[in-house]
Amino acid sequence: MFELALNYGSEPLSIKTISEKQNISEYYLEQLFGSLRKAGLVKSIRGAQGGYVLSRPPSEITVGDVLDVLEGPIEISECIEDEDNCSRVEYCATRLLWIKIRDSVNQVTHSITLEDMVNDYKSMNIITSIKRGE
Amino acid sequence: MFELALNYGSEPLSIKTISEKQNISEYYLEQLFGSLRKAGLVKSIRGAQGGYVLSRPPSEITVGDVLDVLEGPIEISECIEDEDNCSRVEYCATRLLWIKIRDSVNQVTHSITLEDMVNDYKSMNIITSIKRGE
DNA sequence: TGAAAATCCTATTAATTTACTCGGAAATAA
DNA sequence: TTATTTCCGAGTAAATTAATAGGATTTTCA
Repeated sequence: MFELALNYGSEPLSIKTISEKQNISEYYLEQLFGSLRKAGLVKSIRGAQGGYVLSRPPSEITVGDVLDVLEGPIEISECIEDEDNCSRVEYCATRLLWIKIRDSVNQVTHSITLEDMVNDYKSMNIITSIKRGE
Repeated sequence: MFELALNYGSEPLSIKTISEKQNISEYYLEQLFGSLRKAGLVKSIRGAQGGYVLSRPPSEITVGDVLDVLEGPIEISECIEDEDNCSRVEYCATRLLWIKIRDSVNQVTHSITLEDMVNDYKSMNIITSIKRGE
């Protein structure tokens, strides 16, 4: 998704290209992009010169959106989602803890967009160039 | 650890007792307490009427201390710890993301103490009593 | 002193998850 | 029409997690 964001506005990127740039297996990427497409985060263009593009601008896709699709929403503990399971009061102090951790992660992932990542990446490159004395 | 905190200042709690209160297998608890003891978070008293006690007050043990021992420190991605692995600049934007997530979780877990959990638990019980009209 | 109650220690196992592989069908551009 | 590419579903290997098991050691207490 980072590669698609970097490339946003240009031609579609094929799985083969992304696989090479990010060093992730083609077969595996295929699976991931299947899910991302069904979730509406990317659009696919089939056939030669096809590939994938983001279906929204990078500024409107958060890391959390992507993780929710690829890894599922965070499940720190069953008792958070499945409240009826939690019949035993002793657990409840723990439950509050899991909720705080989950919310904290969601807060981070859903506030960082692909655009942020691209910007971080670009400014990082500039700093690296300066350090090398360029 | 929550049970030990609830019981802090009184007699040692045996694995059998904790197993019953928290509905966790005795065998499994044994393993966990082995690690906790080696890490210095609990003291053991062997023999009849023995068991475990916290080696510091609940206010001085954070949830993060416990999780670091039982689950190991958070490893969101290898490239955070093992910086030399990360030779490819393309990864770096992602790396910053993993660091932010990790730090966020650590911030939560290392700021909540066992005492906090006990207090939450106790005030929760009071509220529950009130709701029941007691 | 001996039996019961505990921890201590190491090895094994079953279920689940994760990353990955594979083969072939369908769509499209050149 | 052929090469390129997505689409789809099934299968696999390694790692992790929670749990199990058995026996040795330590300590209390009657």
